[in-house]
Amino acid sequence: MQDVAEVAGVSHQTVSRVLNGFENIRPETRDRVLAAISQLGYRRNAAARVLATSRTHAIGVLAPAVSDYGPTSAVQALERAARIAGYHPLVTTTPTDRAAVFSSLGFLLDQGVEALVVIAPHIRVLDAVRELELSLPIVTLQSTELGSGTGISIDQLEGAQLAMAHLLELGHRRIQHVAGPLEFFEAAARRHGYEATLAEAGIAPLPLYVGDWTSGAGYRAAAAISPDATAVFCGNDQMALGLIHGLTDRGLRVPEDISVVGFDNVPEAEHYLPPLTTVSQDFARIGELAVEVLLGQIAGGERAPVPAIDPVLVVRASTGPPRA
Amino acid sequence: MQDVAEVAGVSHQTVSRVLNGFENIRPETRDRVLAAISQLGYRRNAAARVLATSRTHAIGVLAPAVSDYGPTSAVQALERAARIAGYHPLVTTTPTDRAAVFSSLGFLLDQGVEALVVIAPHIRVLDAVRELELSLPIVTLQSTELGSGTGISIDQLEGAQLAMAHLLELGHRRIQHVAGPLEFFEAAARRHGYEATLAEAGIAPLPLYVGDWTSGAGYRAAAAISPDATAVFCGNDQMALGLIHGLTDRGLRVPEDISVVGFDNVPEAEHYLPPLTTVSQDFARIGELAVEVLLGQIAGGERAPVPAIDPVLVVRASTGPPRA
DNA sequence: GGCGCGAGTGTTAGCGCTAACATCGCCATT
DNA sequence: AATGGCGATGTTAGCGCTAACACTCGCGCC
Repeated sequence: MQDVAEVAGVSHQTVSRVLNGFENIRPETRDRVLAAISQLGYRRNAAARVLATSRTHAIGVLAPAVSDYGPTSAVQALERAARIAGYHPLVTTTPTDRAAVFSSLGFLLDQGVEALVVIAPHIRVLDAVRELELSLPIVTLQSTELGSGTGISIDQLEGAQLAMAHLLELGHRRIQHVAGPLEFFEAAARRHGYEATLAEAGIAPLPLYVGDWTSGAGYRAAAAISPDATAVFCGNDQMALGLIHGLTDRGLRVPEDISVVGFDNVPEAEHYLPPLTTVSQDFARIGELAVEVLLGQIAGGERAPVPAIDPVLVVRASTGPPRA
Repeated sequence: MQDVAEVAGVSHQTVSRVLNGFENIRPETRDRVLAAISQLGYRRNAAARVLATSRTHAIGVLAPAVSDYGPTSAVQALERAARIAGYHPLVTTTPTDRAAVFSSLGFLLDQGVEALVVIAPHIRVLDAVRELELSLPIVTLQSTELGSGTGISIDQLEGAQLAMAHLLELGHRRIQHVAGPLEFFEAAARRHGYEATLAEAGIAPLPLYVGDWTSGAGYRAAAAISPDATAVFCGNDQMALGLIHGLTDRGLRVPEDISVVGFDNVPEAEHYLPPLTTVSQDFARIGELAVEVLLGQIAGGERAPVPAIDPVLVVRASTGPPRA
């Protein structure tokens, strides 16, 4: 910066002012500085700025170590929103174990992030974060907790109820559920929605199958589907896909013999065979909301609880009336 | 740090030494320092370290703004590998236009990244990067260029040839290709492989359909499949999925009436209906290789060209002998 | 017993930037 | 013509750390 100042014949402080868009700089001076900068190919040192201002403008993001559509989309939307607001995300992906979460969080804290987004679909991750009692603005994503106003997420209960209501409306009464691992908030909430909706309709649930979110688990679940079930509500689209495959291998037709509903509405769901009826979640929106909330908190605003976002049911061809 | 030093009754430099794992520190002193650190909940300021050492230990990653399985997996593997080596990735996602690439790159450079990973499947991204003539260690991913030794990628030509050889071996002669956008290196290379293999077998190619990688494009492509084609080689799995859907809607059975091959081997491909024959790419490997190469360069080593990684054909149920 | 040596620690000087204050003209005002 | 004010710029100090060098012991050696 000193070099630039000399070339432009000004003080380094003036260079700093130009770079920071201060007013009260003679246009002519500004031009000379700008010219010197581009002539020298100067880039200002971010570390020194951070040190001098004690502002990093960094938002830490703790993301699960998966390449699933949901978290990935949310992180990308978040990045875009943060950048527009003059912040940049520092993303670390982490397994769910406590030590890994601590280490990732430690890294982010060392880097001086001003706020934290924790994508914590898994209970262990949330517990680990809670244990740390961090004192910076923090928002948790996808960790729906029944009755807790904290965090930002899509209303999983509502989504499950949407799916179940659709099946009930079609006339299904014997509906089975293929859940994700129940340590995942979303899996637990969807299961709860499944049971609550059935209970309300006065119907007993069929045995639960707990998978691991993968299509392979869905495939294996097919063997566990009870012979008199006429519909299956799956915890996500991947498992629904695998389930349909497994059911097909068993000689069952979807939806003629058995209906299947998924959850997430991944981009491919539209072209599964049959095209999948599923619950659509606006992942990008939660990423944007996270940034909004955090910036509000950084600016010192009060933290108002964010209402859960409503999912939308997308009816396609994998559901139909039950066989007679 | 000064506070810690006082509590421990040493100089701040000794604290620094403990933190940096220096030898020649009396165990007793070290313990006192460590105790003071945890008592005060002290975290060292990364920006100050960077400023003092002029080492950021950051690796910039320029990734495409998509949530596809390939780039996502590569980035995750890269992150893991970098972190193990004591580096951390700074990921920016960017659209393919020149201005956006410049701005993302500018950000990374400002942050003082010591090396750059550019995931540049798109020709415009690579061009923009080249234009900048950066002088730091840099590696490009997924930008296969015929005959160029630079960059790390999976051998797309080989993959396409694998797929085509499989179809030819089954007895197919009228094979069509559904390509991705041809500004993508991978799309171009796969197309080239398609044509080269046919040429070698003395067979004329059928009209090309160029899609946009999405399953929707695959679905639309179905309408453009020539009536006498007995097999289709798709540029990726998503398009293959859509294509199968479209063909099914046209009353064609896969593979009885027409065989379909995909590319990528996404985790769900195994459970598509029918399970998809496809070319498997080890995305994680290229992420790891990128880190390996860059660390070598940072350490001052010579840059040896990295041979392309061989993909593997996975034969499933979407391909079979042509109808008589 | 003085000397050299090295282990263990302290002191000092920046890294490159910004904040705060200081300065210098020049204009409008009285 | 002296004065206040403000726009435009310069000067100084310090953000929190590490590198380089300085120092102080205690030990083994001749």
